[in-house]
Amino acid sequence: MTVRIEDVARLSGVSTATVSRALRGLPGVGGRTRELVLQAAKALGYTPSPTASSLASGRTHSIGLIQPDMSRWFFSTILECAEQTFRKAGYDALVYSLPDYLGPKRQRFKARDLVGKVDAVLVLSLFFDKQEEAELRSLGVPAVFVSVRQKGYSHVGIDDGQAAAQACRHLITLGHKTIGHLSGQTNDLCPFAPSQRRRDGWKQTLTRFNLECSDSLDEAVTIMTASNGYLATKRLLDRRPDITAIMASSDEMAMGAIQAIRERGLAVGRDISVIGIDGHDLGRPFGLTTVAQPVRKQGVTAAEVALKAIEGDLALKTIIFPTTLIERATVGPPPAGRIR
Amino acid sequence: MTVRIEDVARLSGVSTATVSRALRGLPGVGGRTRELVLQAAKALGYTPSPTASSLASGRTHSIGLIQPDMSRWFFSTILECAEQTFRKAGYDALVYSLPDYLGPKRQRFKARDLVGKVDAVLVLSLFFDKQEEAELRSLGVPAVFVSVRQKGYSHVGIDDGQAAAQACRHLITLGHKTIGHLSGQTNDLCPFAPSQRRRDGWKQTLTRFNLECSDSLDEAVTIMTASNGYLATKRLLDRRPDITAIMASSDEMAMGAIQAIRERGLAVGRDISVIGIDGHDLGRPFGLTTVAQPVRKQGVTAAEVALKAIEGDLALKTIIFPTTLIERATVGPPPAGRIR
DNA sequence: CTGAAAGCGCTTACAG
DNA sequence: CTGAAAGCGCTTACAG
Repeated sequence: MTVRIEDVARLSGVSTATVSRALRGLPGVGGRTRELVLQAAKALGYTPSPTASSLASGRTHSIGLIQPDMSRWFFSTILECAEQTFRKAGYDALVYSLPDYLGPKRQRFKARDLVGKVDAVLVLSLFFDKQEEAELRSLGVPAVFVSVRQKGYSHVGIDDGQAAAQACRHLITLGHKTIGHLSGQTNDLCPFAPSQRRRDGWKQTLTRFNLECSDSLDEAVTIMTASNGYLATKRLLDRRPDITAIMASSDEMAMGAIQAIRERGLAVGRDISVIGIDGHDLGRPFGLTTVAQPVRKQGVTAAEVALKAIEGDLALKTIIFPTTLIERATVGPPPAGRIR
Repeated sequence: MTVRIEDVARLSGVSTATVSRALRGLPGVGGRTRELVLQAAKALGYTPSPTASSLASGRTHSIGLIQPDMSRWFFSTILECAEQTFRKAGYDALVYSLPDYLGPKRQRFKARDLVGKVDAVLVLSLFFDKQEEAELRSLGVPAVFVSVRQKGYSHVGIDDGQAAAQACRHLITLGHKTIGHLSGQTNDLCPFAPSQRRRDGWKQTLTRFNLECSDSLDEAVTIMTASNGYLATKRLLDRRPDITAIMASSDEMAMGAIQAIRERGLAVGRDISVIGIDGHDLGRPFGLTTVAQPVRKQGVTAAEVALKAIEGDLALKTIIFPTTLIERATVGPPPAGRIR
């Protein structure tokens, strides 16, 4: 019932080998022969069985996209762009989530689920420990890491420390002296996470400007969601009512901070300034000042690096994109009465 | 180099047929034999080749997830939940986007890209025309539609008309009489889209209460993003400065509306109320009043329906989830001076 | 430029 | 309960 390569071969009067070569545009097929085959295939509505072709060739034409949780904006945006890039190149995108809903602990990556199913892998925002890295290696396909650096692999991302510094400098330039920080919690599975680097950026910048950066100004959460940012901000404001600005490690946390500040009857951008990092799509309606990273570009680029690796270009690449300060309404000078 | 079923057979001293049966837990294998096989497989670290097993069995153990654009919150949340549900059942999720960035026109669905790759398909928020439906049918696998109803297929969603009515009634109860609407544009590919039904809900409810629902109160956009909501609201306010409330067809549009209203120096929830539909994660920090739909449940349920269909339960199901009014800060009574 | 044939690594009637 | 063997539908040296 379904048409096979043999049917095409019969109709065009050649062997299946020739059909295979002709259809894939391989060299060494006569012009006239190719024509014939193409016509026959079209007439029969032939589509090669991807699974048979995978078994025979050892290539799956699909890519694994591994990430913590694709429902969050940053991940889904990267995935979207990567998927489109892969599809244009004839590859399918197989998504694989390792959720961390409950906090820093997440499920371990098991290569077993992906072995023999993908030609390459993209890993987003996940640091792999020794064991997971061994699993990854056992897949035997190239991998590129996005957001998190992993030794021995290509990497696409931003300079998280710089991004944080950029955010802090903006606040400092406006006159802020007591700057709180909402950070992502360090966790054992991911000691070099972006959140960690962003915290370092905050600390180093405040230190450089001789400003306070004690632990009491830093409030850490497990995952960097708006609701965690909200709760963290309430704690932070209870502890340090003297802060005039908050630098959130992500835009979503910044949005939660805004909610908490407003609930106290304070005006965001006047009583307390808030700056985020990421460049979230919804930052604009929020009026959120932020340091934006080029998310879509990272998705496309990471996919391109993976594609090149599949084609044999295994050279390790590190591609760091610049970030951009976007000034909107949530940051202003500190309120006159509260400058020390 | 990679271990095959034959290696396991040899080590355990049985045939490959027995290994295959034992490993898959099929009946008709001796207890002791099964033991032996399991041990051998474990000792060798055997993982069956998914592509070989697919070719032989005709089942791929993966599901196609077709949607417009997975970077948007609603889609990515559904995908996330569906993927997790599928993975637990031993299925991979193959995502397939048909972007509509530029407006209502999108790429047509081509079955060719998916044929032989999936055991079932989930379609989100996409209406398939005759031609696409034929393509889908040619895939020869069960499909379930989420958000959009498609004749002849199982469907998981909400009652969009009711959701809109619920939102309108809330505004009317508070005393609003001139209620604008931000709607998603009807497009030829998708005449029965949720946005269309939501608009109908708005119209019918206002009519029932003898309130104005002329076209000048309705502002349609191509895709329902925050920035389109922002622009639409500006046009709406220019044309109808007398409105006291806006019902947006999606939360993202509502967020854009809030931005536009604030830019005019008006207070959201006092001068102009705004209500959305969806229950977006970021509605809370926005203080957005909305009619929420259970997004995660829909994702899980749709996946379960697909899984059952794969197992032979082809009965058509229609599962409609209730929506819930969530009162927050963007809706209040109309300003006293402006009630007619 | 083209074909015959082996091989990819499983699963599944069919026999016993 | 178990095995021999065909078959799934391609691709790829190898010969010519």
